[in-house]
Amino acid sequence: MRYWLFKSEPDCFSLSDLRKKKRAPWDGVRNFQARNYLRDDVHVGDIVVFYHSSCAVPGAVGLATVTKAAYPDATAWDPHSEHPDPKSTRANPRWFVVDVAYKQDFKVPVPLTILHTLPEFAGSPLIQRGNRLSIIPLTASQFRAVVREGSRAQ
DNA sequence: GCCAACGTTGGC
DNA sequence: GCCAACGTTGGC
Repeated sequence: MRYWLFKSEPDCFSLSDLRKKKRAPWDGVRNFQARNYLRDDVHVGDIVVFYHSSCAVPGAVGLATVTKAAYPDATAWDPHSEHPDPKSTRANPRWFVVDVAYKQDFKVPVPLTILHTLPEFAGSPLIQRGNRLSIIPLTASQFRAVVREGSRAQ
């Protein structure tokens, strides 16, 4: 069982959207390194830290679990989707999704500014300048640190 | 295989 | 909205 951090723009798909839907495919990933993680290393039962990017306070906001391993991303060959890719076909899919289920909101969000201060995250791509990776593996200690910060009294 | 141009990401 | 940094594309 592994831990992951998945980034999403809340204007596009937020943790509260997932809470309402209970379960959803994590689609639209169009980066090869993130795709490789999704396709090869994300397994049923893995735990996902849900991260909001490109918003007022970027940071980790809660947890989800992986409920289905990788299968082709149908939005890639749908010309009307948000992220069509003519190079991906049913016969030879280029992009993949996993299904995730809502688990919980943190008691308090953990802003990126706090993540920067946690010694556990030294060296994580998450806090690297210019980092664009949207699927990031977390160590157990990184996961524990985020949960600890998200469990603080307000 | 190189690398410039381009489009996108994401924090601020 | 700005802009630095990045990944991908495509010409050569």
